[in-house]
Amino acid sequence: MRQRIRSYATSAYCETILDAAERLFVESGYHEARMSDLARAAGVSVGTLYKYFPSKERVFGSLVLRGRDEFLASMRREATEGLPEDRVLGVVRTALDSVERRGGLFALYVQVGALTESDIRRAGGEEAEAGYLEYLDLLRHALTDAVEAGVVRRDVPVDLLVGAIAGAVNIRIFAWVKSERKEPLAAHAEKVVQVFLEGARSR
Amino acid sequence: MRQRIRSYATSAYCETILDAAERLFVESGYHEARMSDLARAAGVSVGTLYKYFPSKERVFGSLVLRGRDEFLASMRREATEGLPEDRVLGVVRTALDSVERRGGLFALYVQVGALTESDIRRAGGEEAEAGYLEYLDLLRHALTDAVEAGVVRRDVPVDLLVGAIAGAVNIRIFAWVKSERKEPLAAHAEKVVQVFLEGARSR
Amino acid sequence: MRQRIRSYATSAYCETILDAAERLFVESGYHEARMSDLARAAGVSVGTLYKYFPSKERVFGSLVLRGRDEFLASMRREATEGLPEDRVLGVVRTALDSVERRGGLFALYVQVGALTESDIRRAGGEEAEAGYLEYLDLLRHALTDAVEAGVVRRDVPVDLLVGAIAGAVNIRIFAWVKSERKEPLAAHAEKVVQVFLEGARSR
Amino acid sequence: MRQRIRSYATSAYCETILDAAERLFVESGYHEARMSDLARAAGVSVGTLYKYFPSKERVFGSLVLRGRDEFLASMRREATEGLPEDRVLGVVRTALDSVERRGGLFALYVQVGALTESDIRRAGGEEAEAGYLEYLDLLRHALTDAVEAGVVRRDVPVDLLVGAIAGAVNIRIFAWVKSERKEPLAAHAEKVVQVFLEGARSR
DNA sequence: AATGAATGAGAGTTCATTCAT
DNA sequence: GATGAATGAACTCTCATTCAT
Repeated sequence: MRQRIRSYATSAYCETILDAAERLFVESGYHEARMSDLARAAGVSVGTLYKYFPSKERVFGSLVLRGRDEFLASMRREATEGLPEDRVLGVVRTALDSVERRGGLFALYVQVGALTESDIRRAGGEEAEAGYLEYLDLLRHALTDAVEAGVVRRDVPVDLLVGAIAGAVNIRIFAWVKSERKEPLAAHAEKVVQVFLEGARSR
Repeated sequence: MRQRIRSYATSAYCETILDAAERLFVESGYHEARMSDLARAAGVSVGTLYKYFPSKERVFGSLVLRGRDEFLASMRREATEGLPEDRVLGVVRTALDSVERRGGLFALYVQVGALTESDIRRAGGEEAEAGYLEYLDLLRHALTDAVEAGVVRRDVPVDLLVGAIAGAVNIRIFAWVKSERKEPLAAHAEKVVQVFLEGARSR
Repeated sequence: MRQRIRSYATSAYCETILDAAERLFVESGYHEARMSDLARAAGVSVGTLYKYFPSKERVFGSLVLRGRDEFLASMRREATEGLPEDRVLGVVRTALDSVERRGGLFALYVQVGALTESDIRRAGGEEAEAGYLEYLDLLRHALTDAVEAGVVRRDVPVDLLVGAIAGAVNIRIFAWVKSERKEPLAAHAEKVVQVFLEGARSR
Repeated sequence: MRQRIRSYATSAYCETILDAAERLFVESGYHEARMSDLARAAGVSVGTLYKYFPSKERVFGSLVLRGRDEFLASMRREATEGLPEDRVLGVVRTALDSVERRGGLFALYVQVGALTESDIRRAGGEEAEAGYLEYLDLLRHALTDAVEAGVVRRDVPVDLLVGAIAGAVNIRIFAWVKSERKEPLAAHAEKVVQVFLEGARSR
């Protein structure tokens, strides 16, 4: 019972800190954000920060990990259930939906993906990259299934298709992040997939 | 300010420093790279660095600016010449080609685009963003022309199409950066545009 | 203050804490040892530590005081009882014996004696120094008595003699501490005093 | 020539810093002294400190090393030249003389010898200890030679004699350090050695 | 009375920037 | 004009101390 309260409190602190870190890192960036800022933002002391996370890097790493796990969990369901044709839409919708709900985490996510800064990569990069790659993999599976079901063209390498749809999704997210996350995001899923499937050419 | 940029450009020192900075920032990232590292990489003293650039931020900003200008110059030609249908392909091919030739600058570019770190944004973010927006604008123009010429569908907002093609291009570049810039990049232009125009659906 | 020391002494907690502190400080040194380490070593909580001692410094001070009092109590007897000639040997033997029994306290003792660190001096230095000076004083008395009894030479200032014997004792203790307190120590008393009295010159 | 100026300046800075560190560490102790204090005491900036020494520990280590080398160099001469009987006096006189001239370094020296604090030991402890052991070794050699020359008694283990004389010397130094290094020190050499050789017993 | 999580001042260290040479 | 040693503000992280439970 004691332990449960303890572990509950521990995880509550962790979540509070990570929530604040997510806001702060997205807002100011990893380097700009100081540990004292994070402490203030989380409503705790610097010492408490270090009670729950051994370093600034590890705060970042945990943040990325937490997001990745949530993100992938919902994605996996969509990528493996339902009709092949619907799966692509499912993954896209879920991706946009997750991003919209998790606020700016995806910005960090992409940040890490794009970055070369070795200290951040050490902290969360590999995790994030692994997550990103798994996401692409889920898309690839969904598309492969669709190819095999005969609803997606065979004459183009699947990876090119993966790139096309993932890229379109990315750009939506970028635009949404740029708009300060005010517009709806997940609502774009259908149209994005439609254009992807039908192409831009007039008919 | 313009004049200062010009006078920078005329200086061989400036170019040398920016060349070194491009390599270094791409390799180690903005924060990881120290001014003394940059001095050594450029073969000059720290003092000389500060003779030509007032701060680290401004080195970065100038770098982005230089890249942007080169990038947009070649893009503008493609977006306004030739048959409407070919222009999209022209822009995409030029984008991929520029990126391939400028090596990792695009990595920095995207870094800044994706980043929210206020100090870097101050340094080069606005310029880079402006450049990115102009690039999207060029794409939008090319697509609008194609719509008007009747070769691209009317029933979808142009911005969605812009997103689709820009996203597909981005993803190619990401993949190329991840592969450590060893694979050919510009060669993908045709297929990317083809999938964009024809769609993924089998027929 | 005296009263407080008394009340400290009556508390079993105090003794437990001081015992742990003695081990810990000797092992790791004053600065290296953390209050949380001390709490764990003593089997109490940090809060309890602060219930009995107002600060880390005062733990150290009390430690030194406790050792000093025990040390001097046995010494005083030897310095004032028995034949004058034997008293020097008595003091030396008691000193070595106390040190051997109290384990590493003397290491701390000397640490404080030798140290100039103002915070530690504040904590225990003056007490320890007073104790050390009283010890030298007891030696001086014993030697003065021996001079008056005609068994020790008159032609050398007593302080020089005090230094000679105290120094020889110190070195033995140092050597013993260096050997990790494994060799017998008190057993050296006779020989030390013999060389002191007879001198090194061959005859 | 450039290089010589450079190396001269470098060593001048080093010396200045070490001089200040010696004063400061002796005065306030290793832990109490802050790097910013040291910078101020040396008349340089904190950054400069770190240009010449990679860490606080290494400042301390270098300090100990510098003192040890000076100390031993003069000692070695005395221990190997002249008549056997005079060598002991030579070593003692040189030891006291070095200490008197080097100010409080010996206090640090002994501090390290007596201390158990692992971080300081790491920094300078082994060097200091090695130096101290070599000093004792020089004494042992001088005494062994004297024994063989027949001027010092055979019936007592040499180590006991080494301890007796080294202890007497130590105590003199302690007393001198306690007196804030105001009294003459080297002047005691003859009497210390005389008592050591002749013993305390009246005759 | 006892606990130990929370606190926050203060430590060592780094590095963008300056300026005497 | 070019240099790079010197600067010191600002960072991350530690740990003696406090106080709600």
